Amino acid sequence: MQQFTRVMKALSDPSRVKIIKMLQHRTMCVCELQGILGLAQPTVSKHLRLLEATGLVASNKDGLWVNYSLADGAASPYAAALLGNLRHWLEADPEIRTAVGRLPFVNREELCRRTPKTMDK
Amino acid sequence: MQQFTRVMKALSDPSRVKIIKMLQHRTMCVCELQGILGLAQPTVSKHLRLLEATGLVASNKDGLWVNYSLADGAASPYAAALLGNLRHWLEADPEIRTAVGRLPFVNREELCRRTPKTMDK
DNA sequence: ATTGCATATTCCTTTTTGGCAATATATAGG
DNA sequence: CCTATATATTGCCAAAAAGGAATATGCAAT
Repeated sequence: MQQFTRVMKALSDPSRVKIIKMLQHRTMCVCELQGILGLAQPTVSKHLRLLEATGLVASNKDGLWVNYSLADGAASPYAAALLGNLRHWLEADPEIRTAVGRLPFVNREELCRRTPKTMDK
Repeated sequence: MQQFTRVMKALSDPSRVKIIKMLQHRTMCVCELQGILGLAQPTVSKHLRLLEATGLVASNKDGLWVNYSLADGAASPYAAALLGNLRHWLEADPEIRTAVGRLPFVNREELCRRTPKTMDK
């Protein structure tokens, strides 16, 4: 029961749904998600932790970066089913389209400097 | 988007999931649900209002009673899909089995007297 | 009309959740 | 070892949600 309700709760937040829909297109790191969602970094991290705990996304470290991707669904049948549905659901949603539309113009090297060297001290 | 997240949120509460699973077996009134769930009557009413608002259940008045049943899914494709999944999901869940198991022994005439005439004043 | 009863609504309290600032952790490069 | 940086964790606040007591509503029968 809790395995099911946790998946439902994870998908009841718009930001988390946006994350899922973006990860359908490609693997992303925290700072890229942060840039598109317009949320603070700890907030994004927390969302990702929840999504990972419910078996919806998976993470894999690569040096300083952590790459998040969609889970394979082995951890939870409910997560697997919903990930399947979400592959076609919300494709036409305005918020989703906006977020996904920004995807091609975002890369970690540009986004992740919060205090760029180009800033005058 | 909100149509989707509302359905997810509705199904993220164990009591509401139990209601859905019981309604798969038969139409029920508020007091029957109250008896099995062990919740206060206003709480059950509130859950039902939420479930109805998301297109998961439907109600129909019959004199003093209000009969709640599963929605046909016309109101929301997400509700329809999840109702379909829930037809087989959680069948083996202990909490669900307990609730559904009590179904045959519950009827509105017995349950709905909060101050039965048989009680000594 | 009045009473009785099933359900809905209105508060109110407690718990949960989303958000961020500040800080901690971990890794890469000097 | 020291610095820089991407992410995680902690602590806190405001908003939302679950729960129930009290009350209102609506229907039925006398």
